[in-house]
Amino acid sequence: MLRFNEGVGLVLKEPGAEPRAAGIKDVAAAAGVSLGTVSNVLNRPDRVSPATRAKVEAAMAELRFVRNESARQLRAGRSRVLAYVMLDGSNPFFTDVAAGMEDAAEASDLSLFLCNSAHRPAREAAYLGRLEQQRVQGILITPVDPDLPLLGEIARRGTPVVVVDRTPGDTTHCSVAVDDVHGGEIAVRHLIEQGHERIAFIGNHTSVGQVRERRLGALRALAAAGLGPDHLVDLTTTALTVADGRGAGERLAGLPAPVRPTAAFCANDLVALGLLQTCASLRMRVPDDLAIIGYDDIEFAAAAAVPLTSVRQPRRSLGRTAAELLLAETTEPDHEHRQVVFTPELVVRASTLR
Amino acid sequence: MLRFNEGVGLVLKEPGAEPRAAGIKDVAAAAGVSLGTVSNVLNRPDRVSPATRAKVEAAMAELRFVRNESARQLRAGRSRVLAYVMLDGSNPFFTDVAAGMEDAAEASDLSLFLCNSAHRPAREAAYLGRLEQQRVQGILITPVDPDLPLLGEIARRGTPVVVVDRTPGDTTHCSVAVDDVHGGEIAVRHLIEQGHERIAFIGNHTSVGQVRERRLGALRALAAAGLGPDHLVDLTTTALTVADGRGAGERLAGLPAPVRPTAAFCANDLVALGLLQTCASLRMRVPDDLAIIGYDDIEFAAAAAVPLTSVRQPRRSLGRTAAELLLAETTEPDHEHRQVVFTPELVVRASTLR
DNA sequence: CTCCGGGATTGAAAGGTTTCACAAAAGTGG
DNA sequence: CCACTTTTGTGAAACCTTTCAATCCCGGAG
Repeated sequence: MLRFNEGVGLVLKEPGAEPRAAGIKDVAAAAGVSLGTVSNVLNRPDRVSPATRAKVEAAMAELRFVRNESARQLRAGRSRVLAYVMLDGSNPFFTDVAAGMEDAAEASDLSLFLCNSAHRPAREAAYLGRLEQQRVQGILITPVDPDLPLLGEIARRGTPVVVVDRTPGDTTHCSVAVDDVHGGEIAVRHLIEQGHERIAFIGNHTSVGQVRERRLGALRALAAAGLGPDHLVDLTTTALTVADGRGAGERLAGLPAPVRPTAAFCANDLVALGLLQTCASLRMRVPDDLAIIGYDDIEFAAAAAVPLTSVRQPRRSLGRTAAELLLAETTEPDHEHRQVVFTPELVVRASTLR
Repeated sequence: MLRFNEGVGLVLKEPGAEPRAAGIKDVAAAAGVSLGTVSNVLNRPDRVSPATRAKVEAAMAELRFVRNESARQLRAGRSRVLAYVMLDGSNPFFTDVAAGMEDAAEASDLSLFLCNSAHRPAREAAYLGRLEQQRVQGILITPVDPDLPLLGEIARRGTPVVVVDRTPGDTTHCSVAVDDVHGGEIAVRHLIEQGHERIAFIGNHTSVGQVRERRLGALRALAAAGLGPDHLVDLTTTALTVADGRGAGERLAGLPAPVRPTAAFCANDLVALGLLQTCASLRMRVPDDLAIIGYDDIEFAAAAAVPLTSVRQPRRSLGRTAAELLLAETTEPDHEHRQVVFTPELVVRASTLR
């Protein structure tokens, strides 16, 4: 036994070019047991006597054995990894969502791989293709276009898909989202409570559904206070970047005093930060001359020169729940697709408190 | 032939529960060709006549064939994916680095999977283990501890490793990093040129190597201007967060006027933003009462109330180069490990210009 | 002493793809 | 119409692991 063991060890150590990585077979030979036994050590250690197990483990260490996941997966039919295809890897919102997913994945002893589509449909499609070929256990995605038919196809072919932070048109998948109407409502209600009656809405509500909903919530809050839709002053932007916020700020500052809003509800914290920047350079005081409220509560909202009031989405829970839905789908025998909607909350800071 | 073809098609379409995903074998049967031919269509389309190729492609579409990457990889020995184990997924610096890697990966038709160790050694080790088992083509990593011996082992076992934004002690891997001494030097030289002679250094240089180097560069710049090390006022922090910056700002404001620095060099943009926040709340004018310079030039540096002068690291190039080194290692027959060092550049904005 | 039960171990088959040596068909030139 | 080259297609082996029915061995019951 021992002789055999050492012999193989020597063979692998021979000076002539490293032959190839050791497999389960080499381990079996080195330990003087059968192939199946090694596999048992790996997968059902309790079925193996302590003595042999020790022998096998020693051989594995000696040969620097690394399990081959491809072969494993080929046999098992599915892998131990989840993937999140995120819309924008450089947006802290999505990385926080991903962190929540990681928590859930770790709890189930799975890996989470992150892919960044960077708003590009082609890259998104490429990643989806690869993930399906990898036979990942499931795909989490915040799609560029929420009605992507490809998602339905993938789900139909057997890879569960969960849509994150978007509400898909059809009900082929589970999804998690946040109630944007409610978010808009609490934001503007807060401004009204602070005594504001002319409120700017800054964002691209004509093109993005979620922004439209936030604006809808704003209108509802106004209505609830007996204020008509004319109390909402639209400053429409093309996107939701800091630069858009700066631009909107200049337009706002240019309005004549009687028309100029005393508060601004921004569709996004980035826009709010841009607005804040304009205020600083134009010597407008926040919140005295203009109260500002953002949306998302990104980390830098609290770090702004004037800490920003914002609407916080439960990002981490969003991610965790999405991953849990995905796991449920692979586990439950008769799975019903669920659409989970989270409720955002208001975080009040200096930018709206006078 | 045709009969056979149709027969198999029917079997797969039977109403009884979806049996299993179609494989290359099913496609072959459906198209009435051999297994090897289907494989040729997939891998060497030019070796196959247009007519048969069309037949096979039709069959693939019909059966919704999805290539099984595990099997492929098992045979091929290695996969078509790179992975980046990043230190902190919520730090924009690393996501930008990752974007650079994606560019390189895409150019070589590979996928990049992102893993987030979130500063946790255990999670880092778990990911590394999984990646090695997956036989990824190579691993890019910004390790929690740059001297991680595990990395050497992995490289020795055959998976190339490139260390990103850290200089590893040994030379078992390629690495890419940025010249922090130079970064500190240009930052402080700029402040001196603006007429400052008492400069605060804010950061945790006692514990983090990179910060130590930035401070060293600062001292060199002072020396070059004939100013002794006493012109650098250390305000040591525990970490490099916004809160640390706020705290340092309060300490700085508390200094008596003759000792108080007129400029601050922050080890980090986050710290600089925190400092800026304190200045805003204490009504200290930037840059008139205090000039501020940060480090990293994160997106929010330009978006701050007073746009922040900062030292920009070529993040995207850093990532791209790292990925290219990795690919070179898998390609070149006799690979020499290279240590690439990038040079940072100064981005001047309002926070230092009076 | 035999037989039985049960834990430990074995060996072969299966999983889907790629590769490669080989066979068949088609095309070329004499 | 033959010999020969080129193009196209074939089928078996290999990649590494897991699973499972079958075998082995041992102690205890009869």
